[in-house]
This record gives sequence, structure tokens and C-alpha cells, in this order.
Amino acid sequence: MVARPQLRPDGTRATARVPLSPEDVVDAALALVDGDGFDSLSMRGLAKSMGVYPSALYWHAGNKDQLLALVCQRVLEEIALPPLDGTDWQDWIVTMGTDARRVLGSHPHLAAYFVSQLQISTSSLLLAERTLAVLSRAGFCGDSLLHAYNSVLGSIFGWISGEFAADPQDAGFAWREHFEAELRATDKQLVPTIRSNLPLVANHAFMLRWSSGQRVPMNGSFDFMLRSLTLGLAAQLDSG
Amino acid sequence: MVARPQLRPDGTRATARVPLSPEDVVDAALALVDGDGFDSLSMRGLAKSMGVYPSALYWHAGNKDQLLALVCQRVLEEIALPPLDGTDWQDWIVTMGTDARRVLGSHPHLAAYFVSQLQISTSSLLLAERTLAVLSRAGFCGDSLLHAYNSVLGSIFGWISGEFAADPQDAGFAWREHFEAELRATDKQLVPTIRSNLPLVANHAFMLRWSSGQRVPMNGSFDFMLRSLTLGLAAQLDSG
DNA sequence: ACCTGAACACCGTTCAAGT
DNA sequence: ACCTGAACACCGTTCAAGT
Repeated sequence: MVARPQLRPDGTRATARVPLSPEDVVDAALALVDGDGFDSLSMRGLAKSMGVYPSALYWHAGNKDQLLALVCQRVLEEIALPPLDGTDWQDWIVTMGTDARRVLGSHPHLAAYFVSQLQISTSSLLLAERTLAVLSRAGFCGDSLLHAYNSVLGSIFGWISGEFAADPQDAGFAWREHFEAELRATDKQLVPTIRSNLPLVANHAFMLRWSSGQRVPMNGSFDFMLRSLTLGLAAQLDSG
Repeated sequence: MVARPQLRPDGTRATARVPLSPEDVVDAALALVDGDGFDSLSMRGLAKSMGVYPSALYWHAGNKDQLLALVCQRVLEEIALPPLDGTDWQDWIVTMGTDARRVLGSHPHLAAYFVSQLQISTSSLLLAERTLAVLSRAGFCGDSLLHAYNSVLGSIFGWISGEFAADPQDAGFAWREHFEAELRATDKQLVPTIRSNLPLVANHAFMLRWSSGQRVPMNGSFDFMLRSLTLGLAAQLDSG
């Protein structure tokens, strides 16, 4: 629980005082989010885990919103950018998207917040630049360059947000039984396609699952989406 | 502020007591989220806006998580499902996606949470059924049916989550100047494509904007994404 | 510069008690 | 059945004061 125990049980300092850094605070915050979930992060709990008073955090991280922005930047920088040269533009998109999903999958409790903060920051510039450059070289220009760029980032990061969304609150609840009971209770005529594809979709499809992507990943669907996306962009390139 | 004023200024009841219903609570909660933002919704504030004690809400709505789930269901049910017959499958997806974006665009502060809760519920069954049915008739089956379904819902709802994400906290901040200053400060060689497309992307592209989709919608990019998505799915159908 | 310690104005939730 | 009223265990943030 206490990741940086500077206080002995009797309250005296165990080590010479080393000033906190913003990096320390970001590290500790990310560790708490990864461990206990996004909603469990509090400035007070974070301070306790670092062995300081809550107000000490405000010196380094501004406030909670700014701290979370720094945490998101840290995670964004984990995403590897494939080299521009020697890579087909469609492969570049697939590789980047796959790595973005890998990174956010390792911080699943942050994913939804991360995507809701897809805004301008110092560390977003490089990812934006490379993505724009790749699409520009592929032949997109003007409005279609903007739209292709937004399609790529919106689809990839948006998907990831949905996939790693939190499990329903009641972890002990028997969702499988509940789901199948509800399907049985629903008029047979209303949901025939779900019924005839039940093993295929149950707990594996958006809106028909009860586990998050952390527990039940959607690898195949994500790859399929990336492939559809690049195929679709290529088709737009030919027609436009 | 007080949407359901049952108390006179002197504290006596203005009307005969009408029991609250869960629907009342959901309505009032959605109104608060739409008006003041997602983070401004509190059980205590909601109770005050309805003229009751906080604990009264727990009788009808369980707790805050369950109340938010009900609010999301309410919004989900606003999405119109196009008729199955007489509609090309690609048109069906475009029409459904456009309406989903319209509905969530009218509740922009809920959008991010909504997408993080794309899980099973009574009201999600019909949207899931129709989407599966449309794709099934289009020719997808087995794994590719699952993947196509997830691609459609993940791309559409994920996008919407990103587009309507909240504005940065500091509303008074001069983002445009800050952005352009940062671009100027960044090494020219690092972001050439952004620089040469600056008017095109500034405040209009994911990770390069400082206003939410509520203030600066991304209509053209969303339509482009829907078209790429359906073109890509069609290509997968032919090849698989 | 960096942190303590206390204070302020909030939260979500529970529960006995009322009607 | 439905709500009051109070209580409990939390929050984020500020600010004077210390070192």
C-alpha cells in the first residue's frame, strides 16, 4: 500500500529527505490506477501511498485534473511509432494501432479516460505528425487527409476505450445465467439472430458481454477492424 | 436549480405528495448532466434539485452507479433503429451510426461514460440484434460476423466518445495561441506535416484540437469514417 | 523550494425512525 | 411503501505556517 515509505512506524523519518518530483507523483498515480482502478485514485490516497500530506502533491502536480493529464501523457509516450520509411502505409497504421492497444491494455483502467482526453499536448504532436505524414504520403490531401487522419485515430482509440471499459460493478453477479435468462424471457421473435449465434457472441461482442477486454480480450475483432479500416481508406483513395 | 419544487419557501408542501418514480430520478439526473457536466452530478445535488433528501434517491435508483446505468439505457433507447427491410446493409449502418452520433451529441457530457459502459442491458439487446441481423444478411457468418459486428459498434461508438470528450478544464485559456507557439517552439523538422497543414487540422483533428465536438463538430470526418468502414467491410466480404 | 497541518466545503451511502 | 434526518467515512483544494 505504501509505495514510498518515508515515515517510520513511530513517525520519524527513515531516510534523508529527498524532494518529490512530478515524475514520482505520476508514477505513483499510474500505479494506483493500474492496481485499484480509476475511481479509486484520490489525492488523499495517493499522498498516503507516497508518505506525504495531500497538499504536498499540489506543489508538483497542480491539481487532480492536471495530474491525470500528465499520467495520460506518460502512457501516450509508451506507444511506439513505427518508422516512416520502408513501411507500407497500411502496415504502418496496423502496427501503430496494435501497439496503442497493447499499451492501453496494460493500463486498462485508464483507457476510457485516456480516450476522453484525446486533446492537444506536447507528447501528442509526434503521433499526430507521423500519422498525418503517413496518410499524406499515401496520397490523401486536403479535407480527405483530415478525414482519413480522424478516421484512423478515432476508430483505433475509440475502439480501445470500449474494449477495456470496466467490468460491471457487481463482480460476484452471475451474468452468464442472467444473460441467458433474459434472452429466454425476451420474445423469441425479437432476437433471433442473437439466439442463433449465442456461443459466438456471448461475452465477446459489444453490448452482449459482461467482462471487460482486460479479462476477455477481443484480439480477432480488433485486427479485423484495423484491416477493414485500411481497406476502406484505400478504397476511398482510389475513388476520390 | 430546483426542477421539482415540492417545498414552499416556508417549508410546507406546495402540492399533495406524489411519490417519486425511478423515471423522475433518471430524467432529473440526465438534465443535470446535460446542463452542468458529468462530474457535476452528485446524489446530493440531484436530491436538492428534486426537493428531496439524498437518501430518498436510493429507494428508487439503487446507488449512483445503477442510476447512471439507467441514464445510459434511457439515452440508448433514443437511438432510432432503421427498418431492416428495403435498406441496403451499408446504408443501414450509416443511418444507425449517424443517429447514434446525433443522440449522443445531444448529451455530450454523457458520451464518454456511455461508451465505457457498452455492456449488456435489456435495452442493448435490440440494437445488437438488428446490427447482427443486418450483417448476417449481408453475408457475414461465424467469426467474421462477430468481428464485423464489433468493428461497426466499436468504431461508431468509440469515435463518438472521442469526439464529444470534454473541453480542457481551463476554458479561458488561449489555446490557439498556445498551440501555435508550441508548434513554433518545436523543431521545424519534427512536425513538418502538421505545419504545412495547419489551418486544416488546427482544432479539427484528434490530438490537435482544444475544443470538444460539442463546440466544433467533426461531421465531415465522421461521415468519411462511416464510408471507409462500410467500404472496408464490403471488401472483407468479397475477399473472405 | 518544498512540505506540514489544519481547515473548508463538499462527496456517496447507510440506517433508524417516521408517516 | 416511501421518505426524513442524522451520521459515518470519505473526498479535492486552499492556505498559513514551518524548515
